[in-house]
Amino acid sequence: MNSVKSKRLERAGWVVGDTTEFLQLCKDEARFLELKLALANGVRELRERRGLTQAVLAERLGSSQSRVAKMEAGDRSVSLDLMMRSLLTIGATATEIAKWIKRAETNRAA
Amino acid sequence: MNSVKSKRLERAGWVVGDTTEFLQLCKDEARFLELKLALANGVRELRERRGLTQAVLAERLGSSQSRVAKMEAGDRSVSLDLMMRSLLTIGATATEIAKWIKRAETNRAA
DNA sequence: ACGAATTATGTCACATTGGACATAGTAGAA
DNA sequence: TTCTACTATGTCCAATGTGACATAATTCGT
Repeated sequence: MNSVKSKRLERAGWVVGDTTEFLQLCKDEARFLELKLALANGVRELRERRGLTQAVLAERLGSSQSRVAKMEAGDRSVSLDLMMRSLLTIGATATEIAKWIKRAETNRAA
Repeated sequence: MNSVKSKRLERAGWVVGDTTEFLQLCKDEARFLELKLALANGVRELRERRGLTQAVLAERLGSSQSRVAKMEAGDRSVSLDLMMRSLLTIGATATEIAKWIKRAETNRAA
């Protein structure tokens, strides 16, 4: 995220010379976003496979249809927490979740 | 979480008879907490294996030592997002993360 | 024992995420 | 087409998560 990166940069003695660390930050952030996207896809696919509408899943989650839509769209305003809760609510096994996470890694090779 | 459960209950026409659904909610929530705990342990183990202090990891995360401590303690105030970021920052592979998640499932059988 | 380094716990002001609601867009059937 | 069910997008503000800081508590070497 922008805020994270910039905060780190505007911190104490950040002169220069630390480009590698900066790049590392970007890389990690990119990996994180890919992971979120992968799980977002997981939610959508699993939900559809179960024949649930966004509204029904939202009900079961104690959430709202719009949140679910945003979640599946990979919207920034949705946390991993909610995604995980969704997957569990849908009935995903740990093994399935693990699969989606690994898929994030392979997509990386693009 | 309490708030989630109660919100669902105080919603529109919740008369009674829906105990199964209520139990399901508890079960999912329990699974979610176990997952968080498993990842918390993952962070600690990986961090120590890399010989990093909480303070150093916090620096790299753009966070603070206290947050890392709370994270590893499984504190409620720490999100999955931060845990995942931590794992990625430490250098965990998707496969490793997946392993921790599966471990959450096996611990369940206790 | 002492001191230094690391980790734990509590608090707070600020930022992000949450559900709810309105409403627009989209697909499919009659 | 029109109607219906579903999904997408945007905006509130209340709830939760955040880094920062202070300060205990712990560990470990000497």
